Amino acid sequence: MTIIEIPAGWPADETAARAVQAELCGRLVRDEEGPEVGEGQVTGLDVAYDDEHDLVAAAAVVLDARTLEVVEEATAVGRVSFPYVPGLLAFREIPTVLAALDGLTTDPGLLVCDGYGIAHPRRFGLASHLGVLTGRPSIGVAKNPFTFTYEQPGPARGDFAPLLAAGEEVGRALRTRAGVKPVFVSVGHRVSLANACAHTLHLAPRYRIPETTRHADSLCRRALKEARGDA
DNA sequence: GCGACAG
DNA sequence: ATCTTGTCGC
Repeated sequence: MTIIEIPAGWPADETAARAVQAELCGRLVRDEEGPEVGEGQVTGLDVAYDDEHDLVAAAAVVLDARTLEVVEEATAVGRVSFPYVPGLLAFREIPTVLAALDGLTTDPGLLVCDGYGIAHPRRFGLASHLGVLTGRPSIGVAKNPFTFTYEQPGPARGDFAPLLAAGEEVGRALRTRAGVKPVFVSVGHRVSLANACAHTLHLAPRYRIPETTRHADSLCRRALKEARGDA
């Protein structure tokens, strides 16, 4: 398997990365509702790491938005392009994720990321970054509240509570399964918060985590194992 | 100044 | 993210 190159000019330190965020942040579109739930296609994205061998594997899995059946899969393997720094996760994941997206032949539709969109210290997390770079609608569905605060949502599936940053609603803690810890949904690019939550509920009919992310997670782990077998 | 912190 | 088997429970 080919190992993708880290793009020329990729930020080398935190100062450079923050400058890139500040510039791209100006291209974020927040006044669109986004795709209809259950129509077209939706694509789950995820990444797995092997710091030992300096490898990153990304997966993009396209689902039919109505049936949630897998339409197409693509993977890419690259080198670690940035250390993990809270607030700069995108710089660690994006080169390989973009390569995986490039491998698709069908329309990705809505991008569903494993992490945050505008619920971010500078309102420009992974999902927003990926949305702006691709021009596509995107949302972030995270498993942890990061630095944000929230009240426990009601116990039923679909119950939610605002995710707050200094009193501002930057996302929602959304219950996808009765009595189970909520997921944390935020807008990425070209999607409203209410629509992002509606998509998340539709994509998680049975388990806490959306089917998009579940598929992408297992696929990128498999891709990583194959990659370490080669090199 | 110190700790916490998506994946 | 990752290190990691079986096991308790619906």
